[in-house]
Amino acid sequence: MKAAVTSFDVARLAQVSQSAVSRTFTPGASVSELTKRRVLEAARKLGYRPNAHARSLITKRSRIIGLVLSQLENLFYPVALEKLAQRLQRDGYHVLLFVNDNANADELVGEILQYHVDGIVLAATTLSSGLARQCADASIPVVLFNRVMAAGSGGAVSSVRSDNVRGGQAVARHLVETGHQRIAYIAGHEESSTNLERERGLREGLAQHGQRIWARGVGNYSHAQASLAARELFAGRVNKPLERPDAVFVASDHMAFAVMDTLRHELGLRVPQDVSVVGFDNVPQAAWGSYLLTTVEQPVEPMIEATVSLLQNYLRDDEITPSENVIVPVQLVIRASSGTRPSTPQRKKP
Amino acid sequence: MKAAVTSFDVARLAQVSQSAVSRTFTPGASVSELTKRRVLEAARKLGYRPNAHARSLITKRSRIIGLVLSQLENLFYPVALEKLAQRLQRDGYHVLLFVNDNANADELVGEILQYHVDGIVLAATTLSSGLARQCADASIPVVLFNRVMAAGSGGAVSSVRSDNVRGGQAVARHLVETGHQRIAYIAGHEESSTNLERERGLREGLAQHGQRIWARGVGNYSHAQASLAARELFAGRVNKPLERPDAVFVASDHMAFAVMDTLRHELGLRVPQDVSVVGFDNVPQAAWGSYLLTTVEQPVEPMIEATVSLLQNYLRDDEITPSENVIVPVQLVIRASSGTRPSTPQRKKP
DNA sequence: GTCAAGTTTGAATAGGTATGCATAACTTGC
DNA sequence: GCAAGTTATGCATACCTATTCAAACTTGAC
Repeated sequence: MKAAVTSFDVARLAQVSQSAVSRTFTPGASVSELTKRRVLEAARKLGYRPNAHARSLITKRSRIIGLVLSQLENLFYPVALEKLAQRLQRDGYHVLLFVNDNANADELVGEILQYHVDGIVLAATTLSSGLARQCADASIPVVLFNRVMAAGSGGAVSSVRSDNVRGGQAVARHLVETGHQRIAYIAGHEESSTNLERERGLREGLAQHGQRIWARGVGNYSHAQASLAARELFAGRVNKPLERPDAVFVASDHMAFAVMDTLRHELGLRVPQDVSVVGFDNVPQAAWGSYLLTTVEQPVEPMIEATVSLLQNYLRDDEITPSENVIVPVQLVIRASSGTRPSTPQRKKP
Repeated sequence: MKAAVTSFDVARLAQVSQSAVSRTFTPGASVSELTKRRVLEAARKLGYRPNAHARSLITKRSRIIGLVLSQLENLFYPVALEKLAQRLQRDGYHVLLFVNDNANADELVGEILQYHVDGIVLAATTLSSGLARQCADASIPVVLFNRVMAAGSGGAVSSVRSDNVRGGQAVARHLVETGHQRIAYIAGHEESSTNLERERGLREGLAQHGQRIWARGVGNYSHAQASLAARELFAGRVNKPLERPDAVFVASDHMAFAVMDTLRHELGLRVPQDVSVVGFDNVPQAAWGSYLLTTVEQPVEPMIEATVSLLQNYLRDDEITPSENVIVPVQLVIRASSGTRPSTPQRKKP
């Protein structure tokens, strides 16, 4: 085990003080061109890099952002993760990753705190109010990504999410305008804010046209459970066109794929001729030939941009930062999985 | 900005020395039950957590593993990432994540080194031999995940991969035994070890039955490019059954989905009746109703287990560790995307 | 050549923890 | 009750860098 090369080693080789070495690697510090060159030369020879731990110990800035994730199978999250990591890398920040399987987010955030991260991003997870306060005490900004905290949970936690309510409304309008009469909803996690808001949007949108949610299932954002929910929704009514839903709005694309596959390949129904399906997220797969899923786009780039901006505002001001809730507008992307419902249930559309 | 609470604060409140506080949080250190209780009580009151940076500064162990990733759209990687992060969390390690878009792995590893990570995992990326040596100098173990370094690149870099050659061979046998005569291959990145090995396996397997690769395209592990490759492979020959491939082996599931969609929804060919399609990876989507893709399973759990084991062996021995290349056995998973090729090209099979 | 203002430099210190060493407290066996 | 052995404790130090402060140096105008 070779001893690590320190700034003193570099200083000795370059015939300068350790301070000079430090200043060479500190942007904006006062060093002459000459010594800078000599230091860099010596550093290159020795393979020296400043020790990030020692540095953050003294600067009290780790340039690390803690990120808590789950549901990696739903492509929305990997794609967002990729964008976030790249965006932060550009600014010299790095992502310390935590995966939470069973909602033990509190425990994880505890571990995160040890690293004195400069910020925390929680995706698909919330935080107990106790821990939220603890983060505030340590003046570590917390941003919920694609989630919002239940009102009154306390703690100065910001959030970034898309306009789930408007999204749900847009779906309602689209389905009603294309002649659907029996619109079903398959929920994600019942208590999650995304699910509540999307369902509310759908309900409100339908109400404007004198309709209501005709049937309902729960998929908990899981592929398998969504399949199950679809099966139950159509159980015993596959051959009775007027007794089954003519459209299904699914709370996420990931579940919508399961629903489409179940309808088509298990129940023998055609999408969109027999049943229209609409999702939420617009993950890359939604554009694939097998699905061509009509869906509400959650614009990842703006959401990431908002997240980073929230974090950095905080880092700049440092002192006081009120919690802020950013809502990014959404857009309905109409593809082939939803069509005009034919009056004669048997006619086929090319 | 509240001042961070340190071990001295806890010590004062608990009426003990700073050493006692430290020992309380160091497993296996010598502390009496009584003082331990008092320290923990005080720590709880103050919300104290050991500062990971100070700790790793002195122990020379950061308990951080650097991970370089790309191709997050290919579900194989997010799923592996999830498993790896969880596995490491169990042992008290954490993942510092780096996303490399344009193969700039070297630069990224440079940044990683600043954090004095205990190990580096490179997925879908290789390392220049210079940087590999630098990691060896700093005695940081490097494990290539799902890749192997070109022979003679120097540096003590270990690797974990599945048995790509045997996988390719199994596909060849399967396709030949089910009567296929014109087997095409769609490659990933031409120079990547995964691609080279899978193609070699296919070639060797076909040779054993007196066949060879009938046609070939390149998809560079990208969805769009795989689509393009499929289109080119069948261009002008869609209606000439004997002049087009009767089977396509695609170097990854992610590309195979693109190929299937292109064949079915763009070229109007049936899978598997007109063309069989086989992939590689067995990502979750391969089991979905729209695809039911025959594929070679890369067993993620064993691969992760091997990766972690390599890292930990190194951490234990510390001094010398020869680079080691682990190959995990694979298994062909036969689903509906590949079938017996009918002698009369027109007959349909249920 | 002198002086003021500005720029570079090095010595010393802080930041929060783990640990070697020496001492103190306690246990055990008689 | 005491020696020997064991365990618990505290002091002081090291880990590696950024930064303050004062000293040394440079520059430019007079």
